[in-house]
Amino acid sequence: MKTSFTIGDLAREFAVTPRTLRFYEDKQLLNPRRQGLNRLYSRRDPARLKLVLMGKNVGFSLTGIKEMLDLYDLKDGQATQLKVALDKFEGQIALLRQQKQDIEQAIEELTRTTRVISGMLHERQTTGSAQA
Amino acid sequence: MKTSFTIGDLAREFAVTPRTLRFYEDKQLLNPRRQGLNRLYSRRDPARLKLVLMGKNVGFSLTGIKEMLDLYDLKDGQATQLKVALDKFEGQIALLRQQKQDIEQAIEELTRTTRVISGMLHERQTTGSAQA
DNA sequence: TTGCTCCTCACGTCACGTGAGGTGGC
DNA sequence: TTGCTCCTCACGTCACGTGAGGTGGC
Repeated sequence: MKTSFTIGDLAREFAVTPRTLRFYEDKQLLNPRRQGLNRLYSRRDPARLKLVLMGKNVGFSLTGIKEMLDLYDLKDGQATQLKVALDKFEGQIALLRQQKQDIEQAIEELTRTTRVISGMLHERQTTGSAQA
Repeated sequence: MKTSFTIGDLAREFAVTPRTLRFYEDKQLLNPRRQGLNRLYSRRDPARLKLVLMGKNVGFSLTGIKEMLDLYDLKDGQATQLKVALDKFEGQIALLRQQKQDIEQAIEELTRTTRVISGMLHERQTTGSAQA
């Protein structure tokens, strides 16, 4: 069982680029040990990375993710931190619902427009007016 | 009837900042005349701006919007350009549908998670274990 | 003189991508 | 020697936001 990973290992496993892992380190989301200049990731790091990527998937910013991870590192399973997280999650749900509505509107508008354009194209064909 | 607008006029009317209008000019989406240093927008500009903002609302990049506007400026109502636009719109619809699915998944995950957290909080209350 | 609107740089934001130039060990 | 992986700058991208410092006309 592996207990230590290179940046390449980790990148491949999570389908991200090494640059991404270096960037997350710069943002203090990860912080691997060093072996000379090279980074050495331990068992904790994939776990953290997984949380980061899950957070991104549900639309959190890296800053927001860091805040939550720091809360979890601080004290584990405390009621206050659970409430903070709950609030953040509910806020994010509201935000995503709004985004979903915006997208639905955009789809409707685009669909209407494509219908209009198709109509114009067909009219041209049948009337056969300008044929440059 | 107004035939000429300052940057402030136009910004207010479309609820954007002057900076946005200057930025669009830099990107060649608008190009107002000058009166000394000051910009002077004519009747055509609000029309263009409206198209730009509509494009943004349906998720196009400024570059994509510019391409389409340039097509419309080139020759008006040509069948080829209508087909190009139609393709872009349909592509954008597909893209938006994907984004919508992603958001729906994110909402589901977050909802599941909030349920779990709520559960944890209630358990704590009823068992009344750690009360620091 | 004060206040408003306008102007031009030019750096900052967010999440990385993308070279440039160089190193270590098989 | 070639090839692979690793490294550190540091600039580029996208759509503006945000000062800094200055101007013109009521």
